[in-house]
Amino acid sequence: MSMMKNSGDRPICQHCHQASGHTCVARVPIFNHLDNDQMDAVTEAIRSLTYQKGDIIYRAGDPSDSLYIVNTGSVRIYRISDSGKEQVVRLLQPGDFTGEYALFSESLHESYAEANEPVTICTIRRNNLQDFLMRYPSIVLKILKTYSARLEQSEKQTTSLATESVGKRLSLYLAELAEASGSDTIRLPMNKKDLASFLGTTPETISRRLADLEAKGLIHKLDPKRFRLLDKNRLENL
Amino acid sequence: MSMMKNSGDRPICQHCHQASGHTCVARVPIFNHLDNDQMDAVTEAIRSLTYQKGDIIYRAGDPSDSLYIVNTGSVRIYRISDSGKEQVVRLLQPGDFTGEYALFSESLHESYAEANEPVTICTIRRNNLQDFLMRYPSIVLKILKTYSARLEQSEKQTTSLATESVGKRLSLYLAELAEASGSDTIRLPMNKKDLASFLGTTPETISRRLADLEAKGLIHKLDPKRFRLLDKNRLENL
DNA sequence: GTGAAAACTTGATCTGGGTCAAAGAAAAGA
DNA sequence: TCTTTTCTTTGACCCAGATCAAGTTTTCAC
Repeated sequence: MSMMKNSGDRPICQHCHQASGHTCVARVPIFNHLDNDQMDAVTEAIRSLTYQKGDIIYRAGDPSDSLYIVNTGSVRIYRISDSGKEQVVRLLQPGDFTGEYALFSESLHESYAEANEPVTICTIRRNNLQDFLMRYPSIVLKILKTYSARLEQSEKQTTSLATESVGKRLSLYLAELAEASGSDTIRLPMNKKDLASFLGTTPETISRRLADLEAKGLIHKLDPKRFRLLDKNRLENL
Repeated sequence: MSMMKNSGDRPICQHCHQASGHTCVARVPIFNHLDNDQMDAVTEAIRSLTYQKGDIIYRAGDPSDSLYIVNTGSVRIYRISDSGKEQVVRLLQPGDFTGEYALFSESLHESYAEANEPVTICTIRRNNLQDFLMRYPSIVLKILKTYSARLEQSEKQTTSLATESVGKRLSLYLAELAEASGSDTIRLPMNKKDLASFLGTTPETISRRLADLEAKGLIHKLDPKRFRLLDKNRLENL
């Protein structure tokens, strides 16, 4: 399998398999440190899928036997609480993966994964993944690292919900977006409804708090989704 | 090293090392499936420590190079939010472990660990642990399992904070305690202040909601810490 | 394009639960 | 034991933010 197969002549992934599979493998932190032969081996085991905006990739209660790696686009992971309300727990960007819980525990998905826009996803089955874990132990440490970072992130989110005001949570979120994109002009990666759900509030309150921040001269709204951060320092230490 | 070393003649761990180390190893899910020789090897690498109530085991910003396994007693893990408020993120019971984040990422602790009562803890150093991971690959799968369960738990907690009322969170917590103890008479493992922090509320509100539940005939207060659940079904589906 | 539906904003109102205060109960020293 | 300190409970009050409603803008299908 050549690495250069799809250069120029066709868009990535119409009914792609190995070609975009390899870009996927090269992109994710848990595999991208492997050498070429090893990556090829992993690529063999990968199946590539595409989804349209709104498609459900898996839902709570589904049995799971695959790891899902986002290649292009973004995927919204959400849960339904005991009282039936939906909450967005994270947004997967290219290179992020999910499905691990069920992968190691042989249990069922507890959350929903939905295409937030058109996405291409690489999947790898449990058996194959476990083979690779045995063959290339360095992958294990990568996965453990990613896991602990995710856990860290999740606990931080919990603490933020438990102790900070909506304004503070929003400000920190905006600052993080800027951090991640390396620019002071940011684009909200979700609509206000989903962002509200992620931050544990309502779309109305998001609108109001953004208006407050703009009134204070901390941000400038370019359009409903794009903002320029005018004073990141003051924003973070609100 | 005999497994029966300290039967009867002395309390576990005065200045114990291997003896209580072994009980520790035998107790935690990540090691307890090893055979005797392997457990002995792990036990060799373990150092046992005791702390008094209120002692800090580690604090945010400390470098970390050990895994901490609770042998007896309980340990409160908490974080300080950006705005300086403290939040209890979990309570470690015998068999639980912590310290993993820094273990795999070579970074610093982001949370605080404090003895909630007198505790004995077994520690194992990064290098030793990584040796065992290579020698006994079954440990890796156990750790991954534990991790994903913890992540699951943490995301559930996040969703609960984001979408449920205090009353509901409290009810679910009580039901979980009963579940875990296998009895309808439960004992709160923390004082109200810490429980409030864990559930993202205040001690006053905890008192009030418990009073509400009692008024509705769902629980009966035995003393400030102990309750009998009278109608678990109605409690969970409040 | 044009129309319909979805998303967003702003206003008015209401309430869960936080805050402050003070009394009562347990726990810990001494 | 008694005393001091720490927890817990209850009351009064208040506010951040939810909810409801109505208008506005954006998006998307045709």
